[in-house]
Amino acid sequence: MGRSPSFERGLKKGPWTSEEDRKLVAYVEQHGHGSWRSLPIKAGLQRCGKSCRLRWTNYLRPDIKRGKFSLQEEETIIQLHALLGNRWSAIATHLPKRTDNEIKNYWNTNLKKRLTKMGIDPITHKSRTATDTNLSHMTQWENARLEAEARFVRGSTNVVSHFYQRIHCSPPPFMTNNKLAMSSLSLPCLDVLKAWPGITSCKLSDLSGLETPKDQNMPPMVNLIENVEPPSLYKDTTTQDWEISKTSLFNAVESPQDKGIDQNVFEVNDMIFQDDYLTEALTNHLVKDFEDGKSYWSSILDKVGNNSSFSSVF
DNA sequence: AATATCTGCAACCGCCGCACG
DNA sequence: TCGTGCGGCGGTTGCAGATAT
Repeated sequence: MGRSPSFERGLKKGPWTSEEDRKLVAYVEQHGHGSWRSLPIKAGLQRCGKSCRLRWTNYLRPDIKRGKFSLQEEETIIQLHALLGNRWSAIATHLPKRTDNEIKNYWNTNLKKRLTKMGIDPITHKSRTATDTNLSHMTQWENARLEAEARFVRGSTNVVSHFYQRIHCSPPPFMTNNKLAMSSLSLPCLDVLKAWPGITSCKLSDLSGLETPKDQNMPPMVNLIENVEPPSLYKDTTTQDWEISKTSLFNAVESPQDKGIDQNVFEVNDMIFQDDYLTEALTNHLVKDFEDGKSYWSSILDKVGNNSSFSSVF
């Protein structure tokens, strides 16, 4: 037999009175909340523990900031929502003194409508005006990046294969290789991906003269799988960041077949943690033309090699 | 001024994962 | 391994105040 619903036990529901608030605050300040289930009786409240916890965490807690959201907070919410979806508690951890409930309400009553008015789908964060069902490679890349980021944040340990299968409806080629499959199961947080913002910030316009394998906006992918010899990744003992060397990168590019990588496939696996949250993604994409890809990467490195965020990696 | 509609948000509900016996 | 209790989370509701007609 289950627990009795609160109304069957004579517990009060609905808006809290100032007297109830005072009792709850006084009790928690003196004793801490302890077990929420037993708190109402000890505090002299005719409420269920769950109601007390909610009232405290969303309203009475002293470290809560109330009032209008700043522009910066709005931007943060939108960016994090694109990254994390409706994971309000996760989003709230990046907005000091704001509760998940408050952020959720603000999203539902303000930001969602505003994005819709701007022609942006509040769920996918994509423009509704993009009528072309064959999205540009750039959009595909960005979507893939966001999806992978979100999935990684959710704690998936097998991001590569899951994501790849969603895109291509088949396992990634390297997953057929036992050694590589094993290594991909425990991908670290790779710092490799600094390369991508380096490119995007400088620079898609600067790269306009480059020839790409398939599309001007689609950088080819490079396989940066752990355990490839020579090691393409190492951990900086000072910063504890994962790094990749330029030499290793080109070794992987020059002779992928020696490393168990399908010659016709470039992959990029990039992730970076910054300011406590994932700002870059693990991304996989198939690029058929290996030779074009190699020359393209060379061109990119020449162009953006001095860019700070890019050169810090290579 | 009266009524209808909209908006914001506190609070509730149901579900889930984890800990524990 | 299973059942139970608890805390936490996201979706939804309902009410009060604001605004429109």
